[in-house]
This record gives sequence, structure tokens and C-alpha cells, in this order.
Amino acid sequence: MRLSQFLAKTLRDDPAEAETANHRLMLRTGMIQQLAAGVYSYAPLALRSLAKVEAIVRDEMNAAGGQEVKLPTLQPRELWQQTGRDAAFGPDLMRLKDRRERELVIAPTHEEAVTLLVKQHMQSYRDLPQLVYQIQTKFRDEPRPRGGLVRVREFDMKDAYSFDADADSLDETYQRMVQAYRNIFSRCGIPAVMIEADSGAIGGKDSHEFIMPTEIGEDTFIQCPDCGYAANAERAAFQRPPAAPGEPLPIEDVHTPGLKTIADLVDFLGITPEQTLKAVFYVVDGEMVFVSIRGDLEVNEVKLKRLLGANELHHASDEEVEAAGLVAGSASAVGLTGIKSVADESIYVGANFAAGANRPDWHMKNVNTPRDFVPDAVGDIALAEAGHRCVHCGGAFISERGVEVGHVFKLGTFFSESLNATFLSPEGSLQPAIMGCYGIGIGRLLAATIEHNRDERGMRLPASVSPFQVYLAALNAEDANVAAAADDVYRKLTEAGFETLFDDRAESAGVKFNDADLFGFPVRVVVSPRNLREGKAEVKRRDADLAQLVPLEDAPATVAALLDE
RNA sequence: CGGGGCGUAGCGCAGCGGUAGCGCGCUUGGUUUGGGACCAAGAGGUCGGCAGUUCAAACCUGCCCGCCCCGACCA
Repeated sequence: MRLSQFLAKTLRDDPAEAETANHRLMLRTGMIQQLAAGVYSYAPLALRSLAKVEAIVRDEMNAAGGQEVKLPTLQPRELWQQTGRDAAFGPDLMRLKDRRERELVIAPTHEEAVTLLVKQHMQSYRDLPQLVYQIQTKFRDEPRPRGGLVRVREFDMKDAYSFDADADSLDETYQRMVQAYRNIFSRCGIPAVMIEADSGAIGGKDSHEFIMPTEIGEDTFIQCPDCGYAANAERAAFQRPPAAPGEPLPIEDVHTPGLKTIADLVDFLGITPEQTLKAVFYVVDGEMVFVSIRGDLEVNEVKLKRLLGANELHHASDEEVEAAGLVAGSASAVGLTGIKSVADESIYVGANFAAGANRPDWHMKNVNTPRDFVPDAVGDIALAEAGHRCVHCGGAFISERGVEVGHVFKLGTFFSESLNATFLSPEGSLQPAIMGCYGIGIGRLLAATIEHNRDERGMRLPASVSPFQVYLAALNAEDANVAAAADDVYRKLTEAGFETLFDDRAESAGVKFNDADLFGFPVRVVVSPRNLREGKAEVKRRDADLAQLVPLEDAPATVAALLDE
């Protein structure tokens, strides 16, 4: 491809709206153009890279035994009502009506459709296992798209779905997909760590996310450097930090004028946060819930949701707190009636806590559980943070940010049961298939790849996903000798099978070198009057400091060698 | 949805009552020529939209729309 004719114009200034490096680079190279919030057009340069990412994904999916399918974007809303996901998705699900007022949805994911498709071909256990996948556009009306291609409303996703006859078989499928994912990320040139993830309201037990560590990531995950345990912060289990034990003492009221926060209380009483109980109020599926947790910890809303099996939850507003008769700043579950009470297991670690007295300006000392209150539910609902101790080995957690580039998920039988996708077992009974699902956002993966493979001059994409292998520049292209020689090199490179972007523009050397670095293809070849006198071309890797001079006719071989490094 | 910010030329921005500017990019001509060259002449704008105030609105007021960031949210 000749750059003079290619649909690609680079920008010299960074576009104002881009905050992250990958977004800036994609805009400056002209790869993408924003059409609306979270909606992008893809120029040829981007499409070439996306196609390569897709090819890698296809290759690994096929190797893992996947069969490619294509499921519809437009689906009847009724189908989503049948599985309850019309309600579960809420406003993220795009809905519309056809000319006959029939209600449709634009699919954000495809469990329903794939279950119906596979169901038709699955009658016996002999038909299992099955693994199907597609690469297709998803629509999700995200509340806040952000970060270029990292979170968008319309995006291409590889989604795979497995159907197994039993749990052991699903385990095998799952492991095969995990390995395929590791291969995919490695081939795209990014490090990805597999972490335990929340499995959400629907479905089964196991769920893992693949996270590329980066400070621009939306997700926080914790890792144990000692035993390798890694989990999303919204999921991570940890040991509650110890607190002084002791014989329960009688409750004692303390006048605490104006004290509202744990920090206030700690200062006033001269104690530590582990010696206090904190009260947090949530409205969970419309019902007020009183949450107790030790003062040194924070409530993790995802864990809370899971403990209560809830769909929706939010912090109670001041009005809601007041209406429930609770005293914000001086509340405790002691003597609480008529309101659901839940607690983190940390309330059992330690003794003689300071807590609210349920009247303004008063707290209590020496609150003990279960002596003074027994919550309706107790579980792990605390947020794991750096420094907390690993449940497996006691190591001190470290915390990092990252971008979720893939997830694998054991769905269980939720969809096969609600859509009646059953098979006949060897014993002759009808069984629902045990499902798994596996997703990779193609555009997000490209964004992550760019974020990780770049320097201050531009991208440094691995050959596996670079739009082109070679950037060929003719300096002083209006010089007939240079033009002819560069043309010849271009022809030879192309014949040798290298995807070459030939910069035949009438631009100065500086412009071409800067664009070459910005595009960041793995190898750069330069034909110029200076070196043409010796019959030579310059060949350089994007990540090398120095170039080598080789005879013009050796350029393809040198390129091949450099690409192999 | 809560909070903050921004919409003026393809990109980055200035102008903040007197009728449109700068840099980059673009066009033409000339001079240059190995890391974003120089000179000259040009092209390009319903100043996000609608209403209002005013002799006069990019600028003031109101409403709306769009976009960005933080948070909430995100099987």
C-alpha cells in the first residue's frame, strides 16, 4: 500500500479528549474516529490490526476445538424475558420495536441464542461436549463509556460457549479455554494475569478474569506475592486483621458530642479502628439493610450483593436513612428491630468494640457479638486491600490496577434449564447441559496491546498484530533514481510476502521518520540518495537504536531476519 | 444518575458586547532536503442548537443537545 493513497492522515498534536496513551496513539495515527460516546469508526489501519487479533483468536479457538458460528444481533425481547435477563440487564440492554410494534433487543451477549442453536443439535450425551464461538458486534448501553476503545457501547467480541454433560467434562473444557486465552494474550504481546473473579448474580461457581496490569485500568486486583493467589478486589478473600481479644465487659454509654466518623471516635476514645464497629446503610432491591463491619474495613458492595443474592443495591440516601429511623453517625445493630441486619465476619474478630448508641451524640463501649446483637446474615463482605493477609498463606497482598482483557466463566445450568436445553444421559434421563462462556473484547485487546507496546515516539506493535510489517520510506521521493529504487524495493518486499506501507509522499525526512515511529511497524526500510549512491538501503527495527545498511537487493532477506528476531 | 469541565477552521487553541483570529495541517509557486524546513500567495468558519436581552451577541440570559473527566453503575 502506498501511503500517498492510503486512508490515513496522522496528527501532529494530541487530540484533547484522549487521556490514555493507547487512545492518543489511535487518534493520532487516524486509526479510529469517534462518532458518538462509546461509538467508533475504524479506518483501514485499525481494521488491519483488528483482523490480525481476530485471526489469532480464531486460530486458538479452533485449536481448542471450537466451531465458529454467527448468532443474530437482533433478537426478540420475549426470549430475554424468558430467562429473566430483560430485567437483570436493565438499561444496559438496548431495546427497540419493529414496524409491527414487536419488541426486540440488540444483543449485548448471546447465551440465549447460542443455547437455542446448540439445543437443536444436542439430543444425546454422545453429542457432547460442544464448544462454539463467534466474533461479532455487541451492543451495551454503558452508563459511561470511557478510555477510547477500552469501554465502548458497540464493540466486537469473541464469545465462546461450551456445553458439557457433567462437571468433570466442563472442568476439562474450562482448562482448555484457559490455555487458549494464555496463548492469545501472549501472541498479542501482552502480559495477562489470571485472577479469580466475581461470578455475578447468574450462574455458577468458577469465574476468572484475565487482566493486563496497567495504571490506566478500571479494575483493581490483589495478588499474594508468596503463594500467587490473585483475585479481583471485589472478590478477594483475606484474613481479618487481628484485634485485641478480651473478656466481654458491660456496655457503657459514652457522651460523644458531634462525633460522626470512625476517625472521630478513635481520636476521642484513644483506641484503634479495629476496636470499633462501623454501620453502613444500603437499600438492597428496595429494602433497607443495616450493614455492620469492623471500623478498619470497608464494605465491598459486590460481595454484599452476592451474600444477599441481590440484583440492585445502592447506598441509602440521607432521606432513606432518616425514614428508616436510623441515626447516621451514631448507629449500631444493638437493639435493632424491623430492619434486616447483615455483618462482615470481622465483627467476631476482637472484643469490646465501640459502636453507635442509636441516639445522636452518644456511643457505646464494650459492644460484643453475639452477646449484644446477632445479625440476620454474616459473611465476607469486606473489601480486600493492599497489606491484608492472604487466606491461603498469610502473605501480604499487593494491589494493582488493570484492564480486563478476557474472562472465562462456568455458567452452570441456568440457561439450559430456563431454555430447556437437555440431552439424554446414558442412564436414559433428561439432563440440562452444563455451560461455560468465554469472552474477549477484540478492540479492548488491541487497546491493551497498544498501551503495553509503545514508547514516547509512538507504537511498537509486535508483528503479530501490527497493521503492516514494514514501513518503507523514500527520502527525496521526487528524485527519479530514488523513486525508481524505492519502487523496486517495494515490489520485492511485497513479492516476498511482507505487508509493506510505502511512504511515497513528498514529505521531508523528519516527517517520514516521525510517522514511521508513530505507526511503529516492526521494521523500517529507508531508500535515500545518500545510500543509493552505494546501492544500499537502510533497515532498522522499530525497537533498535541503530540501523544497518544493506545492498538494495538484500532488503527483503534482512527484513525477514529482523522480523524473526 | 451525582459532581466537575468543555463545545470557535481538519487538529490544538485565543478572543468574552462593535460583526472572526493564531499555530499546525491543507492548496499553488519557488528555494531546501537524513529526525516534524523556509519564503510568498491562497483556500477553509450557520463561533453546538433554539429562544431572549441589546442599535449591535462567538461574547450576556434561559432552555436544549453533544462530548470529556471523577464517582455510582458495569451476569
